[in-house]
Amino acid sequence: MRPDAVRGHLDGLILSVLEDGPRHGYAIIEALQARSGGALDLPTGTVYPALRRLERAGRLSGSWSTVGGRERRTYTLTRAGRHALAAQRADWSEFSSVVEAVLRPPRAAGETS
Amino acid sequence: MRPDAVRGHLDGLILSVLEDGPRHGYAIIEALQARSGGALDLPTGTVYPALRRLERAGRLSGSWSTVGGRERRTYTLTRAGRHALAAQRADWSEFSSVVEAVLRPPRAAGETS
DNA sequence: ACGCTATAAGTAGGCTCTCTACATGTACAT
DNA sequence: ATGTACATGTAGAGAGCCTACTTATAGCGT
Repeated sequence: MRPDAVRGHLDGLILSVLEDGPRHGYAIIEALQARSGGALDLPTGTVYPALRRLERAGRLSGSWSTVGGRERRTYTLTRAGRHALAAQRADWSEFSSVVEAVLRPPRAAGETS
Repeated sequence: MRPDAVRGHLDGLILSVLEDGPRHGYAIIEALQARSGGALDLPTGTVYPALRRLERAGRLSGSWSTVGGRERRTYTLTRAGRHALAAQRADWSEFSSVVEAVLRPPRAAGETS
């Protein structure tokens, strides 16, 4: 998959992963890989800034903890985040059907559906 | 639909419209509206630069003509454009299934498929 | 002891693309 | 004369993703 394709949809993907329960950044990246069958391998330089952005926007709340000697920032969906996720799903639904409709190859003359 | 959502997919949409045959910019915008049921209403400031970009990239070839006293630049899919369109369709297919897989709400415990 | 890998978080700078807003001009209807 | 549809374009701004790099701990192999 070409790297930039996720643009504009990343927020929804992250929020969706966090719907399962709180996770820290590194675990979110792994969850995205797992759910996508390995197709989504996002660099930390993409995900971490996105998490901070989502936190600033009030869709996530984050808190530090130390596990096994390592610092973690664990993110939890806020109520606003849940609403944003629902909106993202609706957006995706409309967007994908629009792209599908435009991208679908035109039927050749005489071709039946 | 939120305005920016098309990002990264516009090229495919334009190429797809031109698969029907050559069109000029204004007609491309109208065709995108028509195929999307009105959902895609792209500003000229988005489409015209994209057409020039696609032409520079060799996916389209453009030529001027005058119709009814108005200047038109008519774009035609090149062979490379056709290949790019096929690639965009494949990309979309993978991308949408990945987003679908990640975005799909998790099943509640005990819920059957 | 040393190096490598996995885990964990982050920043800086660049780049591409879309959007808003504006500019230009013809044809035609009111 | 004014407005709307047709037709093309540019300038500048902004968002967001990417590459590359930095920092740090834990644990394994040699």
